[in-house]
Amino acid sequence: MPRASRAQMEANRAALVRAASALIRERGAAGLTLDAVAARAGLTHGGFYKQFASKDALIAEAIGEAARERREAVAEVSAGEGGRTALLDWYLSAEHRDEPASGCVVAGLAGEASVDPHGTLGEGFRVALDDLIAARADSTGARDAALADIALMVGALELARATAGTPLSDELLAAARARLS
Amino acid sequence: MPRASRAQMEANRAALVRAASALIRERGAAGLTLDAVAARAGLTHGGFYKQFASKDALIAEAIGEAARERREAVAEVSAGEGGRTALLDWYLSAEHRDEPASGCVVAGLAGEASVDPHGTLGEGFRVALDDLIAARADSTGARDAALADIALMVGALELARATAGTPLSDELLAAARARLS
DNA sequence: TGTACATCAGTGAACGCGCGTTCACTGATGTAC
DNA sequence: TGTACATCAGTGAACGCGCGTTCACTGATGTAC
Repeated sequence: MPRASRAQMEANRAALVRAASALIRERGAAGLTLDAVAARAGLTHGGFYKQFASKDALIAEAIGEAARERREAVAEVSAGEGGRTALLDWYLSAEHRDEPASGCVVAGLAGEASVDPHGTLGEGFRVALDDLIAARADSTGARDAALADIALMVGALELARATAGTPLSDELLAAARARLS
Repeated sequence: MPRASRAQMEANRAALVRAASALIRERGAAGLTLDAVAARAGLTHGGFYKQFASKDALIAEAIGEAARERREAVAEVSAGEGGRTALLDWYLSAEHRDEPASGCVVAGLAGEASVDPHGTLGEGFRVALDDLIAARADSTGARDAALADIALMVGALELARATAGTPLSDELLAAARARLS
């Protein structure tokens, strides 16, 4: 498949970013391989450097893409009928726990960002976190409360994922929902 | 340095476990290299397999060791003069944020455990988490409240580490302390 | 308590595999006329 | 609107490095007498 058209090339690039965005939330940046990204986008890894300067550059874009998707998801959920607790119900749901690839990037990358706060990953993470905090603060008014809310949501989701398949996992989500509503 | 004495060998083994226990909390299991562990214990990596069956076996022991250290730290803090909030003050302190190597293993490994809940790491993590939850539930009485407390503590500490060096980091710790006291 | 010898913890080098990165090649795309 | 040709996105193989694992070797330890 030589020389894709310019339109095809742009589509391929976008597919690579979307694939990386999903995989990075599912497996982390350390667990991300270019081979897996390319395969998920229906390509081979050889042409990768025609599109990106490095794996790091892809990671930066992938985090941005994930943050964008999260923003849309939050907006969609908040605009729905669930009212005040709709965001919490989504964030602390079993579905969100079980599908990190399409879930919140802050929850997906918090662990890695805490180990390596500087560098590309940490930088992208902080932008996404600031954004999430702002969204919560907008809806609740008080910034301090928003900070504690986000910490609880992220912590509960992460621990629920770490205990997936055990009764404790559901208990954690329920306890966090109870605390926040 | 050929053929260490039996006592020396046991001391070396313990040193390897302690080194791994610190490094795993600081860099995660994925970031753990046998070379770094051996160097920290004052050894070379070549003799590693005389002591452990695999890197995985070391990880299992290292998590157990970290959980043991955490239990002692919690007991020490709780026995001090700080009273009811002593545990929170320690957990959500700048020192704890800045020294993951000697800190809570649950906070250190939550991210990795959430990506890979099965396998050695996830298993060891869950044991440590159960233990931390039990400790908190003992002191507060209600298990549901303890779950939410732990989720908030872990989430806040992790986010504070991810934002280390920015004002947001201290704000997160303060907001979590305020919420819990 | 000595002495001879087998054991084996630790060393340093080597092996193998995974993965990021590079490269020669292909042939459709895009452009100049 | 055709035609000739240069460009270059994607392919598949190869390179290099890091790191888990293995191995031949060393010489002090531990044991049998």
